[in-house]
Amino acid sequence: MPKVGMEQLRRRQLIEATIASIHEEGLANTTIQRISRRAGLSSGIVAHYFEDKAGLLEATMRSLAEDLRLSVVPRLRAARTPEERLAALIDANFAADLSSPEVETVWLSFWGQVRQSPNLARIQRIYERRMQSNLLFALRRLMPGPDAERAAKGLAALIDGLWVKCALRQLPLDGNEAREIARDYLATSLAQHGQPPRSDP
Amino acid sequence: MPKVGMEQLRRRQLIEATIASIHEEGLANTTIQRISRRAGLSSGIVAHYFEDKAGLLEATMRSLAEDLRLSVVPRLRAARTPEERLAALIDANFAADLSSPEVETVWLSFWGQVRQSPNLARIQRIYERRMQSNLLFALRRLMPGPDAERAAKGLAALIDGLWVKCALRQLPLDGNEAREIARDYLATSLAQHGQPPRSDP
Amino acid sequence: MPKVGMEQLRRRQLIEATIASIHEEGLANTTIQRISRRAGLSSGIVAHYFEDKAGLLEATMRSLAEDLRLSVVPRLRAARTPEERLAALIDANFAADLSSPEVETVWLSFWGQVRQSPNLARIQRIYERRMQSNLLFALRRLMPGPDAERAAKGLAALIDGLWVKCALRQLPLDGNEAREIARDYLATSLAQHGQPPRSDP
Amino acid sequence: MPKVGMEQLRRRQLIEATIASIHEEGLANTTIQRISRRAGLSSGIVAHYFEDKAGLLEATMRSLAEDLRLSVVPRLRAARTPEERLAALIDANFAADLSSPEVETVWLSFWGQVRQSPNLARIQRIYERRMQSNLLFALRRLMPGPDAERAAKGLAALIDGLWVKCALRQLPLDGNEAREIARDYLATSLAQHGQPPRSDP
DNA sequence: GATGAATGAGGGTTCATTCAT
DNA sequence: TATGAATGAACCCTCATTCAT
Repeated sequence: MPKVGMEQLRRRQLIEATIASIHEEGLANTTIQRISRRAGLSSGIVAHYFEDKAGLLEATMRSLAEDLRLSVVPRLRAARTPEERLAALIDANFAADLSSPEVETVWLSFWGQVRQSPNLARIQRIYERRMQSNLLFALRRLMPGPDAERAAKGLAALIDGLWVKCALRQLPLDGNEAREIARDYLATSLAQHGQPPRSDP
Repeated sequence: MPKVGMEQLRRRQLIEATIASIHEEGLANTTIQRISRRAGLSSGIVAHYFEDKAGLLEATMRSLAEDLRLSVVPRLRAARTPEERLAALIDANFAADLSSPEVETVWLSFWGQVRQSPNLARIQRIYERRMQSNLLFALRRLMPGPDAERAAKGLAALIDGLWVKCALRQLPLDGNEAREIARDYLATSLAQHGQPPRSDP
Repeated sequence: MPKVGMEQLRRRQLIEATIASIHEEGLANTTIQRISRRAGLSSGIVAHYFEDKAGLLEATMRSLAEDLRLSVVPRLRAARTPEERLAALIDANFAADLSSPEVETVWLSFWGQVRQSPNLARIQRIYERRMQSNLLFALRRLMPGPDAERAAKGLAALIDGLWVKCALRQLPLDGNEAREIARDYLATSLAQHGQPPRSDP
Repeated sequence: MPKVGMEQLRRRQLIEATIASIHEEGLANTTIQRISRRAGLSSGIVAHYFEDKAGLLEATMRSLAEDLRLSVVPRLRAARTPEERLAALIDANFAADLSSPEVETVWLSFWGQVRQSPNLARIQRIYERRMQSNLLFALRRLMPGPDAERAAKGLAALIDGLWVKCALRQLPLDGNEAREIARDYLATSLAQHGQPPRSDP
C-alpha cells in the first residue's frame, strides 16, 4: 500500500532543489542528476513525478507564480481603497520571502526560456495578465483611462525591472528600497494624472 | 596572401549569426554548428577567431553593449541641458535599431547567464554603471542628491523592465510607447522632486 | 484466503498481454510496465509470478509452442494413413487460431532472440524436433529414406517460410492458400519420389 | 582539406561492425557503443555519418539487400532459358557469401523489426517484390498463370524458410543442401504443372 | 496476493573541442 | 586562413528490478 502524501512531499522536494540549483549553478548547469542529488533522491524520480525535465521546470515556474499569487491575494483582500490596493500590489511583489535573491534569479532564468517554451510562456502570460488587470482596476479609479493604462504598464515594467536589477546583483537593492521606488513612481504618477476617485455606482 | 580586414569581417559575421540564432532558437539551442552554418562558415572557425564558444558569446554581448554606447554618445553630445541629457539617454535606449525584438531577446538571454559567467558580468556591470552615472550626473542637477539617486535607480530599472516586457512579448510595446512611459516617469519625478537647475560653475 | 486458481489466471492474463504487446508495439517496445498495464495489473506482479521479464517471455513462447502442440496432437490421432498424417500436420500449422497475425508476429520476434537466449533456444528446438520427427515418420512410409529426409526438411522450411511471409505482411497469404501451397508441395513431392506405402509390420 | 573517400570507408566499417555485432550479440544488445568500439571508432561517429542509430540500421539492411541484388543480377544475365533463370535465382540466394550464418542472423533480426519500422519495411518490400517478380516472370513461361503464381509464392517462402532454419541453427543446413531442396521443389513443381515452354514472340 | 514508489545502470544523442589537412 | 572529421564526456530518458507496505 503506497504511503499517503508522499507525492506532494516529493514534488515539493524536487521543486525546491530545482530552485536552489538554478540559483547556485544557473539554469544551463541545472541537470536532473544535480537536482535529484540535491533533493537526496535518485535521478529516475523526476520522470516518476514530472514526466520529464521540462515538466519539472514548468512545475517550478508554476510554483513561483503561485507563491506570488498567494502573496497578492490576502493583501488585496485587506485593501479598502484603490490607493491601498496599489500599495498592496507593490508590497506583495517585494515581500521579503518573494524577493529573495534565489527567487529573482530563477524568474530571470525562466524569462530567458519563455520564448522557446510555450508552456513557460503560458505561465508567464497568466502572471503578467493578472498583475496588469489588478493594477489597471485600481488605477482606473484614480485617473483617466488612457493615463491609467500607461501608468499600469509603467508600474508593471518598473516592478519587473527592479527584480531584474536585483537578480543581476549590480545594485544591492533591498526590498525596502525597491518598494519605495515603486511607491514613489506611483505617488508622482498620481499627483500628475490623478483625479478625485470616482465613487463606484 | 591574407586578405586585409578579413578578421573584422569574420568576427562580425559570426556575431550577427549568434544574435540571430539566440533570437530564433534560444540561447540553449544555439550551438557552434548552428552559428557557423548560419554564417556560411565552418564550425572550426569559431575557435580560430574567438578561442571558444564562451569567447564568441562574450564578444557578442560586448558588441551589443557597444551598440548601445554608440547610440548614447552622440545624443549626449548634442544635449545642452540636464533635461536634454536625460531625454537623450531615454531616446538612446529605445532607438529603433537597438530595441528590436532581436536585440531585446539576446539581452534577456545573456542576463540569465550573467551570474554564472564573470566575463559576462563584467560587461553587464560596465553598461550598468555607465547608464547609472549618466543618469545620476544629469539628475543631480535637477533635484537633491538622495532624490536624484532614487530617480536614477528607478529610471534605470524602468528602462530595463520595459525591455524585458518587450522581450517576453506580453505587451506589444513599441519604442514610441516605451519612450513616452519613461519620459512620463521622468517628468512626474521632476515635477515632484525637481528644483531649478543649478547653473554649472 | 488465497483464491484457488488465481495463479493460473494471472499467468494467463500476463502471457496474453505480452502477446498483444509484442504484436502491437514490437518486442523492443514491450516493457513490463506496458504488459502489466495491459493486463490491468501492477508492474510488480511479473516478478511475483515469473521471477523476471525473461521468465515471462519464456513462458509466453512456451505457451505458443504448447498451442501448436495442442493443435497437432488430436489431428494426428485422427489420421489413419501416412498421407493423412502429413495433411494433419500441415492443417495444424495453418489452423485459423494459430496462424493469426498476432501469433505469427510473436513467433518471428522470438526467432530473432533465439540465438541470444538458451532458454528460448531450447523451446524452439523442442518444437522443431517434434515437427521434424512427425514429418519424417510419415514420409518414410511413402518414399525412400534419403528422399524422405529431404522432403521433411523442405516441408518444415516451407511451413516456417509461409509464416514469415505472413508476419512480414508482404503477401496477403491467408491460411487456406498457405495450406494449399504446402499440400501442393507435398503432392508433387510424393508424385516424384513416392513409392507404394509400406504396410506397417 | 578533408580526405577523399573517407566517408565510404567509414560507412562500410560501421555497417560491417553492425552486422558482426548483431550476429554475435543480438540486435537487442547491439548498441552504438559496441558497434563503434568494434569499428575502432568513437561513438559520436555514428551520428556523423548516419544521423542516428536507426539510420545505421537502415543502411545496414539496405547493404544486405544490395548484396543480394548483386548476387542475382549477373546470374540472371547469364541465364538463357526460364529454367536457367530459376536456377540462377535459387543459386543467387544460397551463394556462399550470402548465406553465411552472419548474414542470415541479421536478416532474421531485421525481420523481427520490420513491423515497427516503416523504413525497414520499405527495404524489405523492395527485396520481396523483386524476388517475386523475377520468379513469376520465369515461371509464367513454364506453366499456366495460376500455377505459376502459386509456385512463385511457394518457392519464395521456401527460400526464406530455409534461411530461417539456418539462422535458428536447428538444422545444420549448408548452402548446397538448401540449393538442392529448392531445386527439387522447383523440379517437382514443373513436372506436375509444367507445360512445354512457350516460344517468345 | 498485490502494489507502485524508488532506484540506478545503460541507452541514444548532442555538442564543444581538437587537429590533420 | 579555413575546413570538417573525429572525439568523448555529459546530457536526458527508459526500464528491469527491488522492497516496504
